Amino acid sequence: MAPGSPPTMRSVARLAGVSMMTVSRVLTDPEMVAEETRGRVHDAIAKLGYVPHRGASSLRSGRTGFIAAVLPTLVNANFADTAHGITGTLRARGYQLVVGYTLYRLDEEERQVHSLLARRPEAIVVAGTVHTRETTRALLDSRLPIVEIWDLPQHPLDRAVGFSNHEAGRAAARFLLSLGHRRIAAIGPSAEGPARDHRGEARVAGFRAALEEAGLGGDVAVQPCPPPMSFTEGAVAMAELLRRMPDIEAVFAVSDLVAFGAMMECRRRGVDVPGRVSILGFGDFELGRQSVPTLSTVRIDAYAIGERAAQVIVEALGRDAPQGPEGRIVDLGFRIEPRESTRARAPQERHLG
Amino acid sequence: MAPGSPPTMRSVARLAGVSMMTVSRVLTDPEMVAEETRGRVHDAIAKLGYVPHRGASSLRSGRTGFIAAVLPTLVNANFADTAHGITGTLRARGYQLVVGYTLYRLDEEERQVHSLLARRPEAIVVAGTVHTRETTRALLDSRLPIVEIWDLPQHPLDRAVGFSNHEAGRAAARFLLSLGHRRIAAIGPSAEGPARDHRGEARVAGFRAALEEAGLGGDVAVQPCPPPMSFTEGAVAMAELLRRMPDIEAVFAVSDLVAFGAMMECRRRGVDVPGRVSILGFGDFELGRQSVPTLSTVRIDAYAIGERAAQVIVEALGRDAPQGPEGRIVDLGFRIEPRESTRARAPQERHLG
DNA sequence: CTGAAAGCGCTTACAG
DNA sequence: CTGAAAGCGCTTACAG
Repeated sequence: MAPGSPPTMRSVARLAGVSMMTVSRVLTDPEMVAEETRGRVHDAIAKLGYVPHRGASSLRSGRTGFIAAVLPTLVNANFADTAHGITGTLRARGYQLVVGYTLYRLDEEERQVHSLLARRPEAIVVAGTVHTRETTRALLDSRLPIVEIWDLPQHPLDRAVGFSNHEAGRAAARFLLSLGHRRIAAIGPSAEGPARDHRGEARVAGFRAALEEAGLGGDVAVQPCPPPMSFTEGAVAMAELLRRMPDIEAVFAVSDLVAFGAMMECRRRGVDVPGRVSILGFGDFELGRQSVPTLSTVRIDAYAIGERAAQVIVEALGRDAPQGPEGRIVDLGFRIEPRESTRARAPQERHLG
Repeated sequence: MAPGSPPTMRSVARLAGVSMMTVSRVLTDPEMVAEETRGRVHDAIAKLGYVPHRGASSLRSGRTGFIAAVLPTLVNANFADTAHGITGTLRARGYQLVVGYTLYRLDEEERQVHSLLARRPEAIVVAGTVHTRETTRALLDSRLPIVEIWDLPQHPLDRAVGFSNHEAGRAAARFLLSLGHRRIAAIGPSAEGPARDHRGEARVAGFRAALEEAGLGGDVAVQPCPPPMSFTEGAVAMAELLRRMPDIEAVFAVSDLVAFGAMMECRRRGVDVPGRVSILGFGDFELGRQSVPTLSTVRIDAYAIGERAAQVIVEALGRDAPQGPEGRIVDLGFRIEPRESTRARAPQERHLG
């Protein structure tokens, strides 16, 4: 093995006594090469410890084998699940995922999209449907298959895989209303500052809309916290909510992590869940299935979003890509999963309204 | 903009009326180009929506700007934190992280290392110190800076950043012993099957060693579960432990997630924590700081591991790389963090031994 | 079944 | 301050 630079295809060819083309064929289409020749090439590869230079082959072939993904963070089991879902499907087909984190910032998303695009991915997956004008332009100019995930845009840039956050929020509100609750609040992302969770905001907006439809607009309190929201933010927001609305009956939290934090705050204060307050989370994190009480939630399948996005990419990269608007949006839906943290109010407790 | 293929540096040069070299300089060393010329080039870039082709530039310059990381999974806040720690430091220096997941399998690690190496990263970070012979060979043959993280090998392949899992396990045992517990068990990874958590196994081994030093070897029960371990595995293991050792006094769980699952199982069974059983976790996940009761844990700093690994890489890629064995191993240590889930046994409860 | 030539899109190493 | 030539390590497109 050369002491300096790593072995090249040329060095393998030389050692095996064949041309570079033959080495190349052994690597990409072995059947095409005589068995005896193939053996010599394999021996040379092993002897030199040759690792093909994917960047060089990409340059000539025009196929990098990269799929780019732009996600807010991976320190969130939901997005990590989605990333695994993408990888699981793509790995078998020889693609590699390059991920960029935005930390919930659109300006950072723009930067990530730019540096990801410079790697010439064959498709790009991006969380959310809200982007800067420049991000949108860059994405569109790339002429790559684009899959927006985790929400359902009216007009996708290209394709989309997800569910309606707005509808999920509405469903959450209707569920709590159906339990007889009237003093209801939400814990959601603040709509200010550089870090924004637009999908969480959509859920809260849908939640608010449903309560207003029910004539309860005035009673909706939304406790905002800056993304990324987790346990601590949920606990802090719940404390504030209990102060502002001592008679609060139900809370919808923008994620199960936030809901869990809120639930723990209740326990610390001796507020019984679901006896006094019902808490509904979102996302169906494993945590909520194991906690005591178990957490009622809006179930979505984060892994499936990734898996489906990957399938959409494979399809788009194939010849039979759908051209019309149909089939370009995949709605994976959501489902209310009632568990122990929510409970119907007893009839005598119910309000007149 | 060309309808077919994306704009190239050549097309930018043509439009700006300069040579490709000038365009290249505007991109990499703008100071070198006359302001007026630079302006024309920037206009052409904007007009065409030109995105430099990083793969092509890498091929010629020999610098890909990739750093590879091989981690078990990202669906674990600890490893996701480490990934963020690496990115945080590297992003500013223009590096991009390419991650491969092993799903706790050494054969998958081998595959990932191979396909990652084909991307010609400038350095490689790999979780753990146990690798297949072939992985070790490929890593060493690459002559790249290698940083093994999340443990401290006796003889690192190159460099290492982490802490001693074995010592952490011993410290866990000594802590529970110091509280007066004698009927002690551990919940750890099973050492069979294709998926293995070698770092978790090391913690359990250290735990067992400390108990044996204390003459309590006979009392150690280890409840194994296949990785990745989380809430459910912890709950199942705790149920089994309570069946096997009804008089159990303390449990060390290989991670906070497992510990939380165990704690919830205790609550479901009316077993008071820490009243009847003390539970000690590992990893200092945010969950443990918010749960009720809060979870005593062995605190390690996952983000710092990533951050430090990135610094080590930057240093190794620089000229002043340390050559001797000194400075090649960074021990970030750990610390027992007693919280509410562990409690000392009252004197009258204590065993004679 | 195998190979010689050309070129993917940039940057290096010169030269002026 | 700017440019012409060569080449990074492969694969395409031929040819035999």
